[in-house]
Amino acid sequence: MNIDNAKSQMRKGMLEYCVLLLIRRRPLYASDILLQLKEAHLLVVEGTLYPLLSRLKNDHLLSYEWQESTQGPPRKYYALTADGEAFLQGLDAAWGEISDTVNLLKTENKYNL
Amino acid sequence: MNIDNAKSQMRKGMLEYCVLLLIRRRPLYASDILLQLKEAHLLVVEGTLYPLLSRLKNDHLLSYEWQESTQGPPRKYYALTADGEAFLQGLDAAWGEISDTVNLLKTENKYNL
DNA sequence: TTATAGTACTTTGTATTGCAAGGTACTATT
DNA sequence: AATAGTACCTTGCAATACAAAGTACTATAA
Repeated sequence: MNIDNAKSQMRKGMLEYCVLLLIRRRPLYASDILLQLKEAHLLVVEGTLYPLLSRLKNDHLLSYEWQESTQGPPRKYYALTADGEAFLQGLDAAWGEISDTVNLLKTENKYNL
Repeated sequence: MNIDNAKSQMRKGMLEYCVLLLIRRRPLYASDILLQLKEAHLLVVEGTLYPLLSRLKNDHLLSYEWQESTQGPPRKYYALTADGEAFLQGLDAAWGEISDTVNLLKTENKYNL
């Protein structure tokens, strides 16, 4: 058991939420997402992201369009579907609940030692 | 894909953290923990908690003592070890980072639509 | 025009872990 | 004894992050 593994476990479940949050801003392709997650200190690798995008697409939460690139092969730009937007609102609520709960447990801890 | 599954995924990783937070307050046995998590709206079942406690014990983050009960079989009361306290501080930091990151992505989202 | 490098997408195998379901064992009550 | 209640544990399955390897297209350079 090391702290890195624990942090990785914490990121699980958040990733899906964070990816959807990023795509809600504007359509993105995989390398965009990898870069932005890296800037946000949520490290992810290709082997994690591509299957995640495929899952979200298969569940009709994301759609994609191929777009030409001036610097290489074409790119799949992902965007939220209507289902995806509704789902993301559900995740917003879930995140609010969970973060409230954790913060409550932390706070109680301070005063009840 | 349903919202319950996504919420369950979000809870993953948090569970370990929440269980350690509860035990830091005072030694607890499994049913105590299940009850308190239920009160905090973090539903967990026996089949999840017992293996988790065993893992944490095997990693020397928790120790336990058997204590007699007046109302049934003896109970295993778990407590944090010194390693466990250090580990929990690491999780506090990890939680801070991750929740800051998610909240940042949510906020940026509001202003950059 | 072929070779190399760069970019982008995908797949495979493994490890972790939450969960449902079932099992063992001890205590108390009838 | 027999039953109910409490407590702990195990097994099998599913979801998913990750490492690593693979495919394919484009651009640049010999």
